[in-house]
Amino acid sequence: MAKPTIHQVADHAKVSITTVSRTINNPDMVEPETAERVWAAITELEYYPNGQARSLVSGRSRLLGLIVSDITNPFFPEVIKGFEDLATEQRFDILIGSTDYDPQKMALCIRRMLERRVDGVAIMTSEMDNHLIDQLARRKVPMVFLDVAVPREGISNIVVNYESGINEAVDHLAGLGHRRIGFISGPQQLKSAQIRRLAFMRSLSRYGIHVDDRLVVEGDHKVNGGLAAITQLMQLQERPTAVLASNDLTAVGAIRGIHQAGLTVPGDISVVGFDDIWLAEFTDPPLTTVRLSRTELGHQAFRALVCDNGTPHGELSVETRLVIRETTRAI
Amino acid sequence: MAKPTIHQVADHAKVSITTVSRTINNPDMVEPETAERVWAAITELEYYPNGQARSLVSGRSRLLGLIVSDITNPFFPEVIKGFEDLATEQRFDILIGSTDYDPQKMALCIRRMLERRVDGVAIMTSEMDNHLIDQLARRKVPMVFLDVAVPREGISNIVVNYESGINEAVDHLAGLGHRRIGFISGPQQLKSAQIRRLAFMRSLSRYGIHVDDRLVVEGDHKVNGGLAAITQLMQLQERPTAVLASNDLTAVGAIRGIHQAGLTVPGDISVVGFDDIWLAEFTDPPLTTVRLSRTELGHQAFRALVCDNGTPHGELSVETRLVIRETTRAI
DNA sequence: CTGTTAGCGCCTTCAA
DNA sequence: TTGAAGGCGCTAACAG
Repeated sequence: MAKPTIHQVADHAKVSITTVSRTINNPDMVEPETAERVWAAITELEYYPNGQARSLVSGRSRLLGLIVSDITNPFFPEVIKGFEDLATEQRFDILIGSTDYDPQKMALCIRRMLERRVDGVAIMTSEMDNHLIDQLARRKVPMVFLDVAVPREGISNIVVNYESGINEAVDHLAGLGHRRIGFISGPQQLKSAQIRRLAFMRSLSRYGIHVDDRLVVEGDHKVNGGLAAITQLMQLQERPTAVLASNDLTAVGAIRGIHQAGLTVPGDISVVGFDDIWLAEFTDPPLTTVRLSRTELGHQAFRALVCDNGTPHGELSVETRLVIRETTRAI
Repeated sequence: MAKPTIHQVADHAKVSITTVSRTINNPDMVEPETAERVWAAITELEYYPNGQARSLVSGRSRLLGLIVSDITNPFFPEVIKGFEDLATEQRFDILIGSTDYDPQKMALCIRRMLERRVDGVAIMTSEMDNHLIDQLARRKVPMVFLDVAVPREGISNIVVNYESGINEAVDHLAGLGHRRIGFISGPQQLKSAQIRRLAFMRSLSRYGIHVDDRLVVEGDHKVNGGLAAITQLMQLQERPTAVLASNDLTAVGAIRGIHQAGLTVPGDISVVGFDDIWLAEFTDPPLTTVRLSRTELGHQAFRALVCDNGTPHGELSVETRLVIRETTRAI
């Protein structure tokens, strides 16, 4: 039998299809003996209920969309894993979609989610098509965003507490005697990059450290941007003694730039990254960085979509904290 | 209208549902004027056909399963991306599943794929439940594996040509004067690790270099295993002047171990990795390694599942080649 | 406790 | 060119 349906099972067990359905979904509504016969038939025929048919009648697909910009960005795999772990635990399947930072691909992604009738979508990217988002909202498809600008009706949001970790970092650096602390930001069109930069500025003034504009330069959240930025920073007549980067890739670029200039980390300049991607542990020297748990992020995204208590969680948060390794040292 | 069905569209356009279906699927069977009215209704109501219903009647889900062991393993994201790129291009959606190297999770994964009625599954992991694999085969679900032991009827296989790249590496090393070349293998219960080790041995003898058993030690495809292995290798009275690692993580561990021993790379020992994961470019010094294109791997996996010409491709291959960076030097 | 009936939303004959 | 009717596989009333 290629693909047995509920009918073959019913015939085989000499019951009606309803009884088969019931022994699967409402076991207590069927007599044990009958159930046994049905199960025997199910295993005998290797029957698997057709999910499509089930969803069609139930109106729920048990499918969750997860949209990221680029899965090869080391930030995302752990997010996905965290999301997936909870999802499969609750018998949800996941539809992934990559936007490649392209609004058009984003639109296609959402259209696919719409056609598949997903029970929720986690959107971890910023290229969003407002019109399509509206359509999801109108269909009451639960959505969750990451650090979205303006939370709306029916849209959950995960806010990352960047400041807690950045404060720790500045605290750490200040404690080591650093006063001229530079910052290499991410591309400022990115909302999250803006937030990180802001958090840094605030943290600095919180410590009464003067914020020198020349010490804040823009990178691109990639290695080369970090390298270019640190080079610029090192050309200052009063160069910083420590640098905080908006993400780990930037920090890697910075370290590389410092080495290329014949200086050492942390001997001449201390460096602190952000994110604590897997790579951070393996730079040379191992990178001191602010950890943002992507697994936790994935978990929260799932929780926002599938509310255990029945009511949707509007706003969830994820903490950050400093992980001290070996790229920071007293001045 | 929360979720308009084909019926509302039909009413709105004052035609039958059949006509709506046709203007979407067989445009030439419907008069242009009518079609226009229908399209107007579709956009007006923001109608998206229900994929579940469609699959139910067509018998094809346009869903492809992709099973990996651990998405946070830097090997996989690019594979997924390559697979996804081609898939979305042809309007397929992807269901991901992680096994976490756990046969039981693998079984659950496959069960989910079965229930979703996927049109094909790419299985990029080795924990496989033969019984469930059989069920997939019996249902004629196209499958593709990576370096599987015994290809069977209806199962495609992607063979990676490890030897081409490893030959290049040994060639390169031999050209630099190295004769005592060590190898740090992966865990030998892994099929692919065995193949890599074998390819190395063969390559060596191909160059007439004597294979000293003590120069081949087993790692675990992770950083710590590489570190432990290189430590063991360095304790030999005649230590190797160059080491080839079964994957890049292992190479990273090796470099670290060499540094910890107060030696330098490539000054004292040359190191060659395998895979060319993203990280390889950012080690210190940048890692010379054998590149295995994961994107290509993903592409091939897709092609094996969805055959353009109508007949399934039974066996596809992916090449490897040496990428020379800075961890190798003349003796 | 079990079976019969009526859809879920769509595509596909078959007639008109 | 269009429409009516049947069915994809399953669940959920409603009867017995």
